[in-house]
Amino acid sequence: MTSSRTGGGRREQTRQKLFVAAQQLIAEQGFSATSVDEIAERAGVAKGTVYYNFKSKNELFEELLRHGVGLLTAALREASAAHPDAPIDQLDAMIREGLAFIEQYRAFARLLLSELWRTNRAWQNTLTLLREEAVAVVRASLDAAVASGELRADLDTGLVAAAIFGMVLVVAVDWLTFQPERSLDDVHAVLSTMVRGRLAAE
Amino acid sequence: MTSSRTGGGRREQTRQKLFVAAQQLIAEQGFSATSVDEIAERAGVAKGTVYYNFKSKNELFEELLRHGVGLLTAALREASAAHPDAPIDQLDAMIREGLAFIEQYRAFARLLLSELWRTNRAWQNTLTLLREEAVAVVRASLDAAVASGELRADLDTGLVAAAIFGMVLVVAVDWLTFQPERSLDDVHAVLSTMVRGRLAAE
DNA sequence: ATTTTTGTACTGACCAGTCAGTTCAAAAGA
DNA sequence: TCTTTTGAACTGACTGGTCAGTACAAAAAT
Repeated sequence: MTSSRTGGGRREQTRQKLFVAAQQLIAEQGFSATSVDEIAERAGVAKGTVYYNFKSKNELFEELLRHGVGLLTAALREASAAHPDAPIDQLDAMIREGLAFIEQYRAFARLLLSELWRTNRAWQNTLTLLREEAVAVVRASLDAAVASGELRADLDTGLVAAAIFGMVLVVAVDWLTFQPERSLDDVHAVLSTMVRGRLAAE
Repeated sequence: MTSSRTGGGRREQTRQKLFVAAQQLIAEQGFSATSVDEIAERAGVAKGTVYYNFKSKNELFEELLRHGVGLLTAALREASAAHPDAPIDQLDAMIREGLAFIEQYRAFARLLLSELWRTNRAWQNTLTLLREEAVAVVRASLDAAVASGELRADLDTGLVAAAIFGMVLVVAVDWLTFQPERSLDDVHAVLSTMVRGRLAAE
């Protein structure tokens, strides 16, 4: 799986190990409280290697953010594409996919939640763009659902998309942190119900 | 207003100034990235004063959390009490009150969002208890709404309460960060609609 | 042969927490 | 009334330690 021409596989492996280590430590302690020495140690790598692969601690973190959000948006787009002509099912599938992603990459989700709404940090611009990208995927389905008459026409889809994105993120992290005994299906059912508008008694 | 026997008023003022300064800086930069020197400077106070009033940087932050969450839960309880026999209206009022609180104390809300789901930090226990308190207020209304038949009986009120709490927090902060031109009423309308189950077309 | 990693040592900046000393308003004493 | 004392509140220089980033020669992998 790594024997191609330029031999870049080894380096990529090292970068992955560093991503995983940084992810865990920053989710636990926060960015500033996590030292480069710690990251290197947890990744089983020398400190010099960190600086051979990344320009700085900041850049390591920014690339980690791009990498993670890239995976997430790809997963959302895929879930959405699985239901071409049923916008509401798209939303449902994206919620499920979002929950599954967060379950798999808990540390990343926690760190995203901690950093996404912070101001005045070096990576704020990067993060804002990434958020835009993810929210746009959700919004597209909402717009389609409005167009097809499945959702009320007076909805502010930008606001609702941001709300759904944030809600899924925060509820999933809360679930994994404080109520890990719940199943993904339980959590999905609640969120799906809210989005479908079936909280009220029938 | 501050001339009573022991003269404790001055100290309280200093503590308030420190709370405000710490709140702003930690919301912007995070706890670890914020130095005690910075907090003291922004509060217009010498560094020694911080340590005269608080045992440590950690304790200053923990007391700040307790103080802020105390205000929030008090506001929620009050909103809830304003509609004694209408659980759904209680929820609605709490959402509005939550949004208003966050609008007023943006910095605190951001910091809460950043720290609430972090693991392995010194103040985790404090924060978990505070979260429990706030979620319990929401849950009480949900339980009442289920009992009165206004919400479906098969709802997991604990999960839904956590979801609503988290959703309001994250949507409010997202609103103030990325779409500040919206009005509180817009945001309230979206959240209220979701909770009332009216997202779907009529 | 070239890229990548290692390990150790180093630097300069920054930072939490301490402490000896200062300020000042109010109480006690004259 | 005027002086002295008290003590809570505050100050800011200082200390011991930590950390991001650098340097580089030797080793390992490709």
